[in-house]
Amino acid sequence: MLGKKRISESTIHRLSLYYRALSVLEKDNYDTVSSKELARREKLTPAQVRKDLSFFGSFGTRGLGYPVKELKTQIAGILGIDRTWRVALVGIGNIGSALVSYKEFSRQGFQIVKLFDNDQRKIGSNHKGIVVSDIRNLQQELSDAKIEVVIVAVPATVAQYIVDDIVNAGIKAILNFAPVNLKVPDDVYIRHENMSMELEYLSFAMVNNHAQKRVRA
Amino acid sequence: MLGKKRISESTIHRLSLYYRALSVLEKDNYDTVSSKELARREKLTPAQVRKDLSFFGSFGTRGLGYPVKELKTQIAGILGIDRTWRVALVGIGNIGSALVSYKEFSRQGFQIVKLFDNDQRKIGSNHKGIVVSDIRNLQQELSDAKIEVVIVAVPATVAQYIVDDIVNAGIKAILNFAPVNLKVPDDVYIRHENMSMELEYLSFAMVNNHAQKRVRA
DNA sequence: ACGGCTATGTGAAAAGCTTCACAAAAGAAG
DNA sequence: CTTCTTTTGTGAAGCTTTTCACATAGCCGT
Repeated sequence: MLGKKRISESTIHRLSLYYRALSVLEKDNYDTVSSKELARREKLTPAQVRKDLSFFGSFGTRGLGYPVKELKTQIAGILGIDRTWRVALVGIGNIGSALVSYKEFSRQGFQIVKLFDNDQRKIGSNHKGIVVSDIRNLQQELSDAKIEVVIVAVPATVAQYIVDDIVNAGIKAILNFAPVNLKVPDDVYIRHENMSMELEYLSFAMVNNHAQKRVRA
Repeated sequence: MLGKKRISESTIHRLSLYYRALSVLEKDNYDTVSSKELARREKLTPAQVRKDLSFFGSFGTRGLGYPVKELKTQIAGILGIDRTWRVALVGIGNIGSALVSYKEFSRQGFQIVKLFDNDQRKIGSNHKGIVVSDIRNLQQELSDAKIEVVIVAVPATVAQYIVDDIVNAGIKAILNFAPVNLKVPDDVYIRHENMSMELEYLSFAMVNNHAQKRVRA
């Protein structure tokens, strides 16, 4: 709580869950919520909730719980979603097109304001009010549009080239949907969204008969 | 390696990464690969790779490395993707439409063979050769079509109702894209795909100035 | 105003996961 | 056939994360 402390990735991911739960609680007019209730809603333990929050401060009141509205604001501040981020999306294929309209992003302050593709049939077309730019102008337009985050939704085979360009344009945060690992310099944050992974986990769980708790060699 | 052992979620997720890397290596005609090279390709440590694989057997040859083709086959068996799974998709909105055409799923054996929606304008329409069914027939059609896995891509507000129906139809594996936690019985596997989470992680990393290593209270 | 009750915040213990480090195995070279 | 080199497989150590458990704080009812 005081001084400096390393925060784990899991804790940050759980903050996203708390934020989501608090949004629902706020809409349902709850004033306060206990760690127990928050835990129940996101399938965690009360101790985990309290420990996570304690890394960032003392937001609760003993005997009462946490103030819903205020805690939500605090978490938004911690996650950096108490502001808007200017986002570009590269690759207007299946996934890319879906993401342009994905309301969850804008709801959290991630505003997609630029689109890029290399397909002449797509360049110039309009998606949700945004005209698709030619990927050849990527670097120039990213910097002109003051983009802070780029989402990559291109085929795996070209993803590394695109990412190199993005990095050269000075972008420091990338979300990659291509199913491939990508190299970026140490000062660039990159995160991967691998949609097959969870299906594979389900498959593993099913094959390793009912429980996923044990496995035979 | 011998007997029974709990396998962590992280290990299973890394198996997905190894499988992906091995697919590339196979295509590039590599016969063998070392833990060092596999680790380099997926940004892990060699020890991690060896330990993960050792939970399931001894697949390598000392001094040489792992046989690419055979290891890939072994991992496919462990993950249960050495077969096809019959998958249904509920909710043909932005995300749902994208997933119908998402090739990575079919490549891993997840065949989407049924589509459902509640919108009269979508029911009866054809997506990649599959006619969208009325969600009111969900239970009957899931069982008639021998579906094993259901992907949920409906609005958060109705996701729990849909999932209840799916569970009642006897389905034991669910992949949920709705940004909400869902209750299922203990014998049903459910996994969540939360696409905002990684963006929020990026945001956190950026706000907590360059390093994400330290945070002030 | 005070006692009871509830739920936080947090050190400490426990559990879980990753890295280390090395013996052992196997191909390669001469 | 023997030595050298390489890289696996794996206990043990080290580190991280989660859970426990309880003192403490603060609301609520009387």
